[in-house]
Amino acid sequence: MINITFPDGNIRQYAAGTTAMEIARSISEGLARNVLAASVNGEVRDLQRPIHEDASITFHKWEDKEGKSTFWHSSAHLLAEALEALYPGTKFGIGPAIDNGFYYDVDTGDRSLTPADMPKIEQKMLELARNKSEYQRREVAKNDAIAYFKEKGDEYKLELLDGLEDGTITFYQQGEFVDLCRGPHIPNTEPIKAVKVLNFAGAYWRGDEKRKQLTRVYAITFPKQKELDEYLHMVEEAKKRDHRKLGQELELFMFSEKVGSGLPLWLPKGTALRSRLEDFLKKEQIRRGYQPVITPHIGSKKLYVTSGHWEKYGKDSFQPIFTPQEGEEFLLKPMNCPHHCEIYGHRPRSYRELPVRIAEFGTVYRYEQSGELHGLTRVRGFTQDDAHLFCTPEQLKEEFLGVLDLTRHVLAKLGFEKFTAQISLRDPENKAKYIGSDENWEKAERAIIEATEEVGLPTTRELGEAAFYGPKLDFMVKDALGRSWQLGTIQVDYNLPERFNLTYVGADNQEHRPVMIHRAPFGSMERFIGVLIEHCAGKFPLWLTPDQFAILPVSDRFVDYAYQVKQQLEAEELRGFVDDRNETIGRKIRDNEMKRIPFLLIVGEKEAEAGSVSVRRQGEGDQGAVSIMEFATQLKTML
RNA sequence: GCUGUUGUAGCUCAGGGGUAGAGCACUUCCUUGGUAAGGAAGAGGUCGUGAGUUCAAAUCUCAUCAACAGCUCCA
Repeated sequence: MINITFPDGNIRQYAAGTTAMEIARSISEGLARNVLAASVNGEVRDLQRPIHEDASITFHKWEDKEGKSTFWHSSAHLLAEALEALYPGTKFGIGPAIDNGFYYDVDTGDRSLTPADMPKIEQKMLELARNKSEYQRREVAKNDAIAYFKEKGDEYKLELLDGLEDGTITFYQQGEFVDLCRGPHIPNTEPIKAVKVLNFAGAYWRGDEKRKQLTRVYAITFPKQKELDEYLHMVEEAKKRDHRKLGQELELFMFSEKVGSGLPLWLPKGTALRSRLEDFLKKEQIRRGYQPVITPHIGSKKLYVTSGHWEKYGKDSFQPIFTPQEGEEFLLKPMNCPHHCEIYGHRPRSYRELPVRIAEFGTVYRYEQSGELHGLTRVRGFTQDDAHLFCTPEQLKEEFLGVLDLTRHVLAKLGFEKFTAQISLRDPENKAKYIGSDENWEKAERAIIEATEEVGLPTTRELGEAAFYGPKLDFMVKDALGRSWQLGTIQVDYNLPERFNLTYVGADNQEHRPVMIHRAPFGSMERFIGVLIEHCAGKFPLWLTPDQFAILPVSDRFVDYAYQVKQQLEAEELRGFVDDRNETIGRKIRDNEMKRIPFLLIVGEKEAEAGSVSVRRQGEGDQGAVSIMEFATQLKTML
C-alpha cells in the first residue's frame, strides 16, 4: 500500500501502482470526469501513470493553469494529427502550449497554408477529437526513436532527439499520430470540443534566423463551445481597446515618421493625463522622503564605462555623439542610475542621513530593434518614474518593504487589482552575463526573497531574467481582460555602488559601502499609460481623465450660460469644456460620448433659468437635472 | 535585426499603365435644436520616399523609410 497526501493534508492509502485517475474516481465521479492531469510530488503527470510510492497529489482541472496547459499541449498533438491527415508529408518541429492556446511549428514543404485552410483544419481536429483517441505514453529506446523518425523523414524530430539521453525518451500516440514528447497529456481527445485556428506565422527553426523558416500554426481549444465564443469575444474587445487606436481617437499621443519611429509625441490631452499621473506619484514620493533631482539627457561615455553599461550594451545602443572641437564622446542616457550615483557621491555621506532616496522622472533613450517597436509599450525614448535608494545593508529590508508598499499603493490607485510579482534571478549557468561577486548576488537575491515572503506577496521565480547588475522584482499586472503586463520593477544592487566607489561613514567612523535599490512603480510612463488605456478602455479614472465634463448647450442661445457653468466648475477645481459648435444636441452627445467624457452637462432654457445642469453619465444616459454646485459636490466625492 | 503583409485626403478605406474616388472629419451658409449622426455647398492628395522600365508610372521592377503580424532581443 502507498500513502497519498491530498492538498488539504488528508492522507489515504491505495494499492501500489494505482493511477491518479483511479484515485480521482475514488474521491468522486465528478472529479474523475473533470480532471485533466495531476501533480504527483510537484511534477505534472498523466492521469494514467501508475504511482508506486508514497506521494502528494494535486488534481488539475480546466480551471487550473496546469490543467489548461496540459489540455492545450494535447490539443497541439491533435492539431499535428489533423495536419498530417490533411497534408501528408508535413514535418513537425515543436508544439507547446502557450498562455492562450498552443502552436505547432510545421514544415509543409512546397505547400503553404492560407486562411482557407483554417476551417479545414478545425473540422479535421473536431472529427479526430470525436474518436476519443487515448493519448498513449510509451518509453522508447533512443535508437528506436531515431529509426522511427528516419523512416518518417522528419529531420526536426531527429535533431531534437540528438539532444536527448537514452532512457528518458517517451512517445505519445493518439489515433494514427505518434510524437516525441515528454508529456503530460490528458487521457483522451474527447474533452476537446471547440477549436479555432488563429493564425499562421513564420518562425525560424529553433529561433535561429539562419535556419529554415517553419510555419507556426497558432490555435486554441476549449472544452465547451461557449468558452471559445467568450474567448473570441475577448479578443475582439482587446482590439477595440488597443491603445494605439484609442491614443489616436482620443488624441493622446502620436508618432511622426519625420521625428522617428519609437519616439512618441504627447498631444495636449495625453500630456494632461500623464502630468496628473506624475504629480500623483511625485506627491506620494515626497511624503515618503524622496528627494527629486534633475539630470541631463546625455552623459559622458566615461560615466557608462564606469557603470558597466558601455561594455554591456554599448554596441547595441544609440552610438556616442561627439563634440565638434574636442571629439569628446557623449551618450544619450539609457539609465538614470549612473547620474544618481554621482549625485550620491558628490560629498561624503554619514550613516545618519541614510537612506538617501533620489527620485527623477528621467527620460532615457534606448536603441530597440526596429521590429520590436510597438505603440507606447515599446519605444526608443521614454520616461521612467525612477528613483535610487542608497541605504545601509541593515536598512535594506525596510527600504525594500517601503518600495513594495508604494508600488502596491500605486497599482491600487490606478485600478490594477490583480498582479503577481516575478523574482528575476541570475542564470547560475551563465554567470558571465552579470557583473559583481557571487556573494553580493546572493545577498541581493536573498533580500528580495525574504522581503516578498515577509509581506506574503505571491511570487514566481525566473532564472536568467535578472538585470546584469542585480536581481529584480518585476510586477506582472493583470488588466481588465486578464492579460499580463510587466510594469513596475524593484532591483537590489550591490554592484553599482562599488563601481562608483560610493561610501558612507558609519558610527564606527569607518567607510562602508551602501546598498542601492533601483525602483520604478510605473516602470515607464509610456508603457504604463499604454497599458492603462487598454485596462480601462479609454475611460480613465475621474481624477486622471483629461476632461471630466463637457457642457453641451442645447442651442447657441445658451452658450453664455454654458460658459458660466464652466467658470463655476473650474472655481471648484474641476475641468472640462463647452462644446459650442453649431450642432444639434443629439450630435454633441454622440461625439462627446465617443470621446469618453465622463459627464455631459446639457444646458438649455430650463437649466439656464434654474441655474442647473442636466447630467448625463458616459455610457449610462440621462441622470436628471441638479444645481451646478450639487453637481460639483457630487463629482468631487467621486474623485 | 530577420520573414511576411501593407503604405492613396486629417481618419477609415475603394480603385488602378493614359496625371484620382467614397464615407466621416474640415470650411462656409441655412437651421436654433432637449439626450448617440439636421440640411446644402465648398475646400483638401505631385497615391510614403528615391531610382529604373515605358511614348506614358499613383499603377510594373528595385532600393529605402514607416506601420502591422510573427521570430529573435530588452539596462
